[in-house]
Amino acid sequence: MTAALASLVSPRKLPRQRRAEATVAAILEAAAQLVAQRGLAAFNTNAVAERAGVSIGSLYQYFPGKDAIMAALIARQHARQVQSLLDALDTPPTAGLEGRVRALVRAAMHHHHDNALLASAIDHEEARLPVRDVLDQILEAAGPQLHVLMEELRAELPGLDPLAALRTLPPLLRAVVDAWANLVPPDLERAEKEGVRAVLGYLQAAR
Amino acid sequence: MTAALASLVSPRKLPRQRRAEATVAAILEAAAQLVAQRGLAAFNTNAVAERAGVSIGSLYQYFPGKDAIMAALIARQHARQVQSLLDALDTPPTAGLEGRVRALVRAAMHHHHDNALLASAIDHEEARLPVRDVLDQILEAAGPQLHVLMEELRAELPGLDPLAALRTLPPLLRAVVDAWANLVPPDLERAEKEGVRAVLGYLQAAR
DNA sequence: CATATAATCGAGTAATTACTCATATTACCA
DNA sequence: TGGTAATATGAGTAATTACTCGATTATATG
Repeated sequence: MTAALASLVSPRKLPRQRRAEATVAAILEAAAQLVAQRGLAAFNTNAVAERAGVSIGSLYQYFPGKDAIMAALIARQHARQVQSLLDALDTPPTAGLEGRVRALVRAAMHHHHDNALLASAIDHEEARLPVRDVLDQILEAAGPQLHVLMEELRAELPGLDPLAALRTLPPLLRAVVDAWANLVPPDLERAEKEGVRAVLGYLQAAR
Repeated sequence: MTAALASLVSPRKLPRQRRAEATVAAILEAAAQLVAQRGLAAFNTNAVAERAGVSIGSLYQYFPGKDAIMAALIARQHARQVQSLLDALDTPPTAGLEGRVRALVRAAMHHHHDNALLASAIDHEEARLPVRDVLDQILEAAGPQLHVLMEELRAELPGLDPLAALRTLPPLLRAVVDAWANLVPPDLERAEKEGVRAVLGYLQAAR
């Protein structure tokens, strides 16, 4: 069962030459762009291959099926999201907690415009595909880096569980930014204000 | 353009007899179940008609296309979500703010199990379909009821904008519950704890 | 009861889509 | 340089899907 699921999702063949790696990368990038720009419904293997500038046959050399492309895309985006969160928090300590949180929220808003559709698609597909182990690994890998960061903030944030925060904050922040930035017209000022309120409120919540 | 979009989404014909209303309701319920149980990919018009126990022809009597079904579903779920939020907050005042928030989080978790896939699908489709006006109407309609509620809490929550909270909190809460309840195995205790922390933190955030 | 209107039915169609496979091209190495 | 393994190609296919339309059945009304 697990093996059957894994075979849906694990690569069919590993790229052994440079151009093969480029092909795989192009496929993932094309998939990301399609979903981000035109939604899940536009995500089909023929369109991905065409946008990647690669034949449909090459696509199936490296991915056993459509779901495997989505699974790889999910892993890629999660790793990027966690990293950008850590980067944003890694501002000069002089900025203080609120300054850091504001940087975090701004980073989320910056990403939002290009990636809102992609992020929501990933949310949906995660529930269906056997990718949770991979995502947990990504989360745990960020543990040490996060811990150093949290040391600096420990005084201001007693009783905060850093790993729990790392699981809670990215979806939380994305949801809030989404709620305000997806309006027509988008209310970006409000999005920032509400994002800061939500994140700071969570971090500083009295126990 | 707006008219073209509206025609994708507004009903083709209004039901004038009881059985026609039942047909429309069955179609929406079937669509909701399909998405909730098997994801967006399983949402196709033939499957919806079959599960609704209705012919494909009848489906197209009332909906001009697949997107119109999704749009109607989005409106239905939003109205329900806002109402359940208001209901959950409408606990005896003796419960205090934290008690009310806990009731709110529990309600969200209860809904989560059946509706996580549906909710994330709606998130994604909202961005593509012209439904924002309808959703804003739903939000505004809840204004008065919410205001009464907020009167009672005003002392505890100075400087909170109730309408902003109504836009921010549902997605925020859903995201946090999602993040913890979608694990295998789900960590429901943690989901509740994190949900309460996030909502209470947002509400009580120092300005 | 008769007639009109509303509702339902479902086989059929044109278009789309996931995926295969036989063939051709490119890179590597003895 | 020749051989071979890796990579790329894309026309083709079986399956799925959104939607139409002509015919049938149910309901309301006078």
